[in-house]
Amino acid sequence: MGITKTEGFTKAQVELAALAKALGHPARVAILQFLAAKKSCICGDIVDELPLSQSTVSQHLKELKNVGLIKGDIEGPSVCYCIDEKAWIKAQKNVTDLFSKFNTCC
Amino acid sequence: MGITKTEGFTKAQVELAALAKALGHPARVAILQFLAAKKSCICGDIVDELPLSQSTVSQHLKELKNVGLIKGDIEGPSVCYCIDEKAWIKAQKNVTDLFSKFNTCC
DNA sequence: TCCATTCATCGCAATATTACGATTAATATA
DNA sequence: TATATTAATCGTAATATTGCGATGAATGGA
Repeated sequence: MGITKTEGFTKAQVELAALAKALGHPARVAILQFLAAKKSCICGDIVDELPLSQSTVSQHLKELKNVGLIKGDIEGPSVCYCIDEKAWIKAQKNVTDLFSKFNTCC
Repeated sequence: MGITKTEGFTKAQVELAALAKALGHPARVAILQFLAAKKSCICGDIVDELPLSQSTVSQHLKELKNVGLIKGDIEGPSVCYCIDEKAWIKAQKNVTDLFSKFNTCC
């Protein structure tokens, strides 16, 4: 059905999955790396960096914004996208937690 | 078009995105947490834990196997799924790297 | 004011994902 | 051998994602 069931999972599981899903595309990984490296904040510069059309990049930016990882501020004619530090730290913690809890098996 | 462009991105970006995509569903997060906690390795126990049908869970297990995070060993009639330690550590490193490189912006 | 620039959104097409029941294959057990 | 158990796979339906061109809205400059 293409629709993801969320009942029966914890809120933390659903949120972590949503975060991971947002990272689940090379373009969005590249965008975050670009912003984290602070090469530029300007949307147009991001578009120039990626092998995708402006409208497609805009959609990817929207997804990252929806999950809260970035925010966009209008700077005159252009838009400055930035990583949301609070969400970034939280995401880092959640992901780190997932990977740190590991006991060898079988 | 539903198809993800990979040309123009680095191999690392494509791989990290593939990993994140595999984590991008609550069921797969839950499966990994369950295995990491080593509550059990048996496929049937995972199915019992999740609010999804056996065939759906089997598909999620397959995706995690495809990305290399887990492996399945046949144990008589049942199958023992385990986290692949090597892939797990590598994934941890890649994710940690992404989140560690961050300079405050604007 | 008129125009260029910037970026979001719409509409579409192609493909992917999610979910489930039914079936199948393999193994154990009676 | 016949049967039950386990888990993968098939087939199908519904929905989501990806990508792009075209269009729109907003801003700044000539």
